[in-house]
Amino acid sequence: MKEKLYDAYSFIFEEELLNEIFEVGTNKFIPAGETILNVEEYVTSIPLLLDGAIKISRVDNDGDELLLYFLERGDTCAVTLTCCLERSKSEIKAVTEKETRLVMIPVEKMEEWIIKYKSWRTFIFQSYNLRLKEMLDAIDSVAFFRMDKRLLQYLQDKAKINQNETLQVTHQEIAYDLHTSRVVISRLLKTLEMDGKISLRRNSLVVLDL
Amino acid sequence: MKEKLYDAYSFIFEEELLNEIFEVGTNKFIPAGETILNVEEYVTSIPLLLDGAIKISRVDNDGDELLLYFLERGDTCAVTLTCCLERSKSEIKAVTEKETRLVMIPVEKMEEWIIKYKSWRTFIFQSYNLRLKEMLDAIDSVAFFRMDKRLLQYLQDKAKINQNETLQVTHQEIAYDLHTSRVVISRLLKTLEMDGKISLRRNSLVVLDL
DNA sequence: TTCTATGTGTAACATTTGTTACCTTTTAAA
DNA sequence: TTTAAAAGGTAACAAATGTTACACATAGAA
Repeated sequence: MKEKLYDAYSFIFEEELLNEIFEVGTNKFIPAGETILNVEEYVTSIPLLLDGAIKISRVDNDGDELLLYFLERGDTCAVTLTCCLERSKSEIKAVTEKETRLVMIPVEKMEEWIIKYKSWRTFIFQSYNLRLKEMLDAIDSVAFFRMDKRLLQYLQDKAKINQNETLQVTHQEIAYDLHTSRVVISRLLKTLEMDGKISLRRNSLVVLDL
Repeated sequence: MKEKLYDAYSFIFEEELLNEIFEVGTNKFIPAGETILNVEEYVTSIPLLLDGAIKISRVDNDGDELLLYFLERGDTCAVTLTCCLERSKSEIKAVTEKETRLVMIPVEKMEEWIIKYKSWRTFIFQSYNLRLKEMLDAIDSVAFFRMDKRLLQYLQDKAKINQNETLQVTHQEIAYDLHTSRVVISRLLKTLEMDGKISLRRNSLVVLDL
């Protein structure tokens, strides 16, 4: 774990802080496709991603879903920070997009390190800032773009995150992420294929226009 | 100004911090309806609202707008914090909803106070958390609700912010805030009136269902 | 008063998205 | 091998939203 931690964070944190993280952090390894946090659950520690990717989705009271953004190596989740600090229930869902390695930091350390380490302070603020920007992007997507554009953007993002132009995904799964119906996705995927932007398989598709 | 500052912040900040704010802060008074920050502009100080209300909207490259949330007494703007800290251009627009009194804090003080005052730390984190929540609400609104529901919610929010069930607003202005067309708003307002939820005038309307 | 800009009402139609239904194909379990 | 479940294709239609066009009302300027 120490090696992975250094890989992902030695450019950001000083030696002393890295050691503290190594001491108090709990190492976790999670296979792909697992729900690591669901709505209405409580969180008491902050994840630092060492490797992999996590999909963060908004879930409303009726169970309606919408993909917000992905977390990657070197990221932490600002919405989780919110939940930790306010001891409130989660309003989002986190699912591993790939197999993921992370370190969980107890929330008490968060405040302590804010005072102690400038680099931690910077990291936390940058995280908030980055998440706010991702939220704005999510808002742009639903508010300003139509489904065909959102879909292509989604496929391109997903290919990038997975570092693979072939996506193992069903039409229904895409529909959940974009908050629409399977039929709509099938229809639009077909036109994307006819435009030469993607190539369709069963249970997977290839993004040609990256 | 000192009185207003104490009114709005003495429950949150300690005496010493209040004095510092009073020393380094610039007092500003802005009439209603003024654009105090536009997209592509730079920000170098953080606003603390003493009184009034500010409307924060997302604006994309094509000039499309969408209302995100309102700031009120005791609030600060997390997106502005982002811009300050990263020295990046604003991606939002801020317009005074009412006449507004605020104190501008130079961004350097922000980091200084984070270490010095626990209450400031708490305030900044609460601001980020509150803004993230408001963003989620904005996403819910556009992603999960249809225009009729969004419209009614908008009118109710606006009445609450203005502490007045009579809103001085044109259909076109509402259309900009909700990112739709004037015709759509006129149509939906008419059905809201027929349902007894509002009453329509020229240049204004009354929200009956608060 | 007349003129003009702005605000509002509404019809008619286009487009986008959502829904239902039913079919075929593929995969994997029995 | 048979069968059931899951995935995907597509037609037909419904609903929501967007667009264009035009009529009329009102307020304020000339």
